[in-house]
Amino acid sequence: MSVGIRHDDLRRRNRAMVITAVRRAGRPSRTEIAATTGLSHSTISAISSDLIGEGILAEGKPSEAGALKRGRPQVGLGLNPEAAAVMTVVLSLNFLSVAVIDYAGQVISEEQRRLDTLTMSREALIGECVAIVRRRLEDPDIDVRSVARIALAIQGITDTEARAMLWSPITPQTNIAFADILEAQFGIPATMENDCNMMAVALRWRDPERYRDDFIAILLSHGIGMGLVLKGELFTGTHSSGGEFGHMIHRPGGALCRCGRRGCVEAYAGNYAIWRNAKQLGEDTEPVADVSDAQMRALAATARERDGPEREAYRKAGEALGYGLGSLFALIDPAPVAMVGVSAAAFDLIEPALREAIAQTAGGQHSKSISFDTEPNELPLIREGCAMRALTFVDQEIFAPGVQTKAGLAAKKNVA
Amino acid sequence: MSVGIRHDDLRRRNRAMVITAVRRAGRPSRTEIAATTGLSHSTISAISSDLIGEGILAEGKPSEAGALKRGRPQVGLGLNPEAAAVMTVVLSLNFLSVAVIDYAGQVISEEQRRLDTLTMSREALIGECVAIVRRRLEDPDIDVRSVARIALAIQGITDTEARAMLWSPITPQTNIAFADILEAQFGIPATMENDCNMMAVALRWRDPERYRDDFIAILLSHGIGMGLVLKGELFTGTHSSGGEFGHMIHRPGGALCRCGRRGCVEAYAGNYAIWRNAKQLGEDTEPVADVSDAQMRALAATARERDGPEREAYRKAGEALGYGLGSLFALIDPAPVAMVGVSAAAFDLIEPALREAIAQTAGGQHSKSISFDTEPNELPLIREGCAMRALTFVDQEIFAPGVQTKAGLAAKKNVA
DNA sequence: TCTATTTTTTCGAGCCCCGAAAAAACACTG
DNA sequence: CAGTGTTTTTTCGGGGCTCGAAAAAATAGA
Repeated sequence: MSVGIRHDDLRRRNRAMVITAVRRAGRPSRTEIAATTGLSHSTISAISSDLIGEGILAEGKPSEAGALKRGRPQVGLGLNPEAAAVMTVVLSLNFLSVAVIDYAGQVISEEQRRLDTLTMSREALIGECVAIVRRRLEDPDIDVRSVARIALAIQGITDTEARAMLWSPITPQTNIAFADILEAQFGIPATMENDCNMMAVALRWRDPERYRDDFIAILLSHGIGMGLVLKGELFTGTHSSGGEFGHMIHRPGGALCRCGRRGCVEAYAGNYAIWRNAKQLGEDTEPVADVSDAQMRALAATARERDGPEREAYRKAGEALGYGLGSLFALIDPAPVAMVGVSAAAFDLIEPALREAIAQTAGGQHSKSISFDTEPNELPLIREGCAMRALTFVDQEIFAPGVQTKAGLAAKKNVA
Repeated sequence: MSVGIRHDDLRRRNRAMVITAVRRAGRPSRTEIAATTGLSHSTISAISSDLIGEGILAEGKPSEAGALKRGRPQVGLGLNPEAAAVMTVVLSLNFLSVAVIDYAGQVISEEQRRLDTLTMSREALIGECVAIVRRRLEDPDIDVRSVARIALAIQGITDTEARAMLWSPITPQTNIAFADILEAQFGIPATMENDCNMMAVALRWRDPERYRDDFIAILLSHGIGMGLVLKGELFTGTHSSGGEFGHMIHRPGGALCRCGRRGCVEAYAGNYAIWRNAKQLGEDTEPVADVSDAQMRALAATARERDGPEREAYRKAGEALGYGLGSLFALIDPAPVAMVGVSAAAFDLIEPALREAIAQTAGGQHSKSISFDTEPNELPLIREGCAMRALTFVDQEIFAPGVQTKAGLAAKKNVA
């Protein structure tokens, strides 16, 4: 059963609340924080004075510096960029991308690298990741001790504890405990996240108006992935990252999927499936390993140009996505959708069939009110989400007495 | 954003924790409560002394009265049955069932009634519900003032706020705000719940070992319903009760469903669908309004006896359920399943095709480890869940200072 | 320079939880 | 049957936390 609340948890939680409020609002005054958190001015005053003393927050000008009002001017509180840093590692098909981000969210060092992930050995793959992290940590601009957390993201399935990649389409290797490996190597806490979940996290930071409590991020790429936020929480499976929207069954016994099974949504809507249908290769044809973005854009151009197998391929993709979303909506009710990835740029070709399909389902009752947004480039989104995930983890640690970051500890020593 | 924790919330939450611990454990001693809640003995002592003073808890013998040990004997704490009472109203096809339950969970008054829900007018339906509640409240055994909450359950879709029935297969009427209506009539807080969700709640109380944090309750009845518990929480949609497993799409454009759409899981696995297939009526045939339990049992008997359309009908049901579960598991990962309702008694006929189908899906990777349990009778389960739901609501109110029940207030006055 | 206004800090009061010690309630022992 | 050991429960003092009210601080406008 859930455990009782100890008295000291109180301060810890309220510190967290204040830090979160500052991260969200940018440079709020103490008064604003008091309003958003519902805590009293005295409490906010006490907590923020602690946090400033520990080097986590710093005073500055308020966000609306121009607004000259009567009375004592508000003092803006901001995150101290030097309080800590985090590192993001994004591993996607043939591509490895790493960045170091300061506590305020600015990139301070990055590196990207092409790899042949599909053919690499387990050791080589792990080795490359460790090496690139090491190189960034050795960057003279970086204070190694300030790096408080590493967040990895990978396309594929991760475990609920965010320790390991269980399965990924970008490599034949399975069950790599990346988080444990990096922690052992560098002594920095690490987590292993699912790429689509990070997309969802990023969308929420980018546009909290639209993507607030309930929304869906769907990756339309070589494979089909999903990040789901329900009731303000990232949705995950009971054992794994879950949310394998691409492997819901669209047609029992249908087209051959990259996962080896038949009839998955992805087997109609993934790049390889659109490609296969456009080239009229037959649904039993083994999926191709990769289709370049340029090839997909060319396919979409042809489909727009003339009515032929290309257009039909996109129509089938739309149908599969529509029925899949319909089934999903039967479970969770309709919610705003963000289509991300190269095929999101061809959403005009997908949408008609998608809407038609969704109208045939229980979730489609309000078909017209379901709104879609598109974002053709997934990588920046994944990186951004990863960074925010890592930073909010640090937020959770810094305020937790006894689990101080080094920066926090150092600052505390300075005060004492 | 989530609000800060006020100082007084602490006591409120910890009181809740103690009450919950007592409800779960039966007659735990203070020491046991301290262990399960993680709070200190002194805190438990203080809180339980308050709760006893307010008439919410009562001292008694410990549950294991026989265990004579050295030392001061434990004093068992139990819920005071007279602290409050709740009422459950379960509305199902042609049947209305009401019970009054004391704070310790014992039924103290009940009434059941046959109705013709499918043809009744809106006013008649509401009228019957109000009347039956009034009759129970006028029962001389019942102290009206002690009834602290009413929980209604209905087959169909309810809203997330648990105020109204939005749609139900048992009546052509839609959007009846039963909770508001009963509150207005009797001045007792009420909620409107989905029947399958209540089944899930009941299963958790019945067998917390098996049904703990993640599990699925599927109703195999005239329609197909689902109650889902994920990460220890009842899963609901963003706007409605959600979890409309029966209306996930099994075959796009397939068999005609009672909901008017095509290819839903229910259109293959609901009683009417099994009936339709067994009678070889064709998938476009309008679903029959009702099939009696006896008819379904006869159908199952025939299917067990000989290989014919009856057996094939169950096979098709199994297939639809299997692919549906496969898609569900792709989203949430596999979890224990309880099959409830009359067709659960025919699960032997359903299971082979179900397992075969599920093995074709992403969720079926661990097909053998997915375990099914069956419970042919849904009504007792729904009633029980409803009662527990209402009682835990009361638990949440009694401990919230300022929202005392009448019983709580009276007891407090006596003390003062 | 003074006043009105708004933000921020200070201070005492009131709660709450915890650990340690005391009290209570029994079984066992000789 | 009184004394001893054991376990549960209560009591008590200490340390923290949040809150409201009042004071202090910082500025625009008169």
